[in-house]
Amino acid sequence: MGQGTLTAVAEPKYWHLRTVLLRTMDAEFSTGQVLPNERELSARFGVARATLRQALDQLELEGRLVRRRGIGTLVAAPRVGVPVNDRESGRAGAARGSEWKVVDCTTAAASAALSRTLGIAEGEQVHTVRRLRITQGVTVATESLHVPAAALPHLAVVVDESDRARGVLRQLDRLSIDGESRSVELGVAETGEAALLERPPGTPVLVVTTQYATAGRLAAVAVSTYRADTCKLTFGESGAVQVATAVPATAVS
Amino acid sequence: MGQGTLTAVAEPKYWHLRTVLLRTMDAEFSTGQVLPNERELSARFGVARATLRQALDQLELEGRLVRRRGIGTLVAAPRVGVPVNDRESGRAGAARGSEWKVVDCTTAAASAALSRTLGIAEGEQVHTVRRLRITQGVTVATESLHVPAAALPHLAVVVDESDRARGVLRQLDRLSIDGESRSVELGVAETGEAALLERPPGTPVLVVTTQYATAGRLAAVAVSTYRADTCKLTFGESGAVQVATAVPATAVS
DNA sequence: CAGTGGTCTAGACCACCAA
DNA sequence: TGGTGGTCTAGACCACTGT
Repeated sequence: MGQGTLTAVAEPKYWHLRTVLLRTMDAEFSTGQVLPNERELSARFGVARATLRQALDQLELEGRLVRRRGIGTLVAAPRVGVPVNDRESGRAGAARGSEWKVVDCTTAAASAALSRTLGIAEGEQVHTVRRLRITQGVTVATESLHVPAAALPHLAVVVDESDRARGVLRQLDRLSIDGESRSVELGVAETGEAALLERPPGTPVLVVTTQYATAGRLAAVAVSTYRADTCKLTFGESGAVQVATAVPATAVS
Repeated sequence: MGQGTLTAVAEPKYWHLRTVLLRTMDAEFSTGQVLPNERELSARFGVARATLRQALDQLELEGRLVRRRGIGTLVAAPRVGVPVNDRESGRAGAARGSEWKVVDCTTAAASAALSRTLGIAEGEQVHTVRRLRITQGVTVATESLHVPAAALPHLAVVVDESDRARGVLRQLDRLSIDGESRSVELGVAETGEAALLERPPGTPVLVVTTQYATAGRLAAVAVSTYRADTCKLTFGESGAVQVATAVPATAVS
C-alpha cells in the first residue's frame, strides 16, 4: 500500500520523478506549453505535492521550467546566449537587441569591501553606476559599475543623476583599457536585485565580476548578476569561430 | 495565532531566516565550525524544520554552508578561484595545485547532438577523453573532451585506454589553437557526473563549454562541469592585473 | 548505539491571476 | 470566483556517521 515500484529505490523519489518528467517534456511538450497542475501531477504519480515540487525545483534550476503563480508551470524556452565581453561600456551592442538602461548613479566613499576589490584606500570617492541589461525585451542582468573618482579627473561636476551616469560611462570609454579579468560564480539575488530582475528573492544568478585595467592599475570593477534560469553566458574570443550552435550542453555528454 | 511578528510579513519566513542566519554566521562563526542541528535551530526560531531547511538550502546554494549527513551543518570556506583558460590541455598547471586525472577514453560514432556541436556529420568517429580536475586535493570538475578523429590523423592506433588518452591530449597540444570560445551556464549534475564529483545527484554545477578552433574550423569541444558550491571560475586575460582579492562578490554591492 | 541530515507525507492557508 | 503556484506545519521514517 503506497509507493509504486521503481528502480530498486536506491534513487530518491523526487530525482526519479525529475527524470521521468524531463523525458515526458522532451517527448510530448513544446516551449511555452503548460503542464498539468501540481495537484494533479502529484496524484498521477502517487506522491505528495511536496515531493513533486522538489522534482520541479530541479527542473526549474536547470532552466527547463518556468512557474508562474496563478497561471501554471510552463516548458521554458532554451537559454539565451548572452555575450559578456564585447566592450559593454558604451553605445555599441544596441544591435542584436542588447541594451543597457541606467537605473541609478551615486558618488560616495568606498566601503571596506569595495575599496579592497578596487585596490584603493577605504573612504576614497567612487562613482557607482547601476544599470540593467535588457536583451530582446527581457531584463537579463543588473550591473554595478564602480569607478574610483580619481580615475576620471576630467568628469564635469553635474548634479543630475542621469547626466552624471552618462559622463562616467563616456569617460570610462575614453580610457584605453588594456586588460580585463573576469570571474563567474553562482549566487542568489537579494531582495533589491531580485526586484530589478523581476524575480522572487533567492533566485539563482550568475555573478560576473570584471576588473578593467589601465596601465597596470585597476580602472574599474563591474559586478553583474545574470538570471541563471534564462542566460547562458558566452565569451567570444581571439579569432574564434563562433559556431554557436544552440545545443544544450547537457545533451552532449 | 502562531507566527511571530517580523517585518510586516511581506517577506517569506524562510528568506528572513536566511538573512538572520547569514548575519549570525558572519558574526559568530568561522570556517569549518558546525552550527546547531536542524531540530534545535527550528525550535529556537519557532519554525517547522522544513522551513528552516528551506533557509539552509539557500545558504548552501550560495556556497556558505556545507551539510554532511551524520555530521552536521558546517560553515563553508570561501570559494576557490579556479582558472579556466590557461591552456588546460597539457602538463602545464601542475603547479599551483591544479591537476588532471583521466578517467575514461573512448572512440565512437558521434551522436546527433554531439555532431552538431562539433560541426561534423553524424556518425563520424570522435575521441572522447573524460577526466577530473583536482585542485588542492579536491575534485572540482569533470570534463569531457571531444575531438573528431579526422582532426588527429597522426594518432597511433593503440588499444590501451590510458595510452590513447595520452595520445589524444598530446596530439591536441601540438595543434596550434588560434581561438577559443566559451560559454558558462547553470546546470545540475546527473547521477554519473555527481558520483565523480562526490556529490548527490542534482548538485548545481557550472557547465563550461569550450570550442577550440584551428584554421577557422572546430578542432575540439570540451564540456566541463564545475561544482558550483566550491568554485569561482576565473578568466585571466590579455595583460590583466590579476589583483584577485578574494572578496565575495556579494559583499561589494 | 545515539545523533545528524535527507526524504516523504497529508493537510492547511496565502498570494496571485484570469474570467 | 475558482484555479494556480508559494509557503508553512507536524510528524514519520531512512541513511549515514561517529563512539
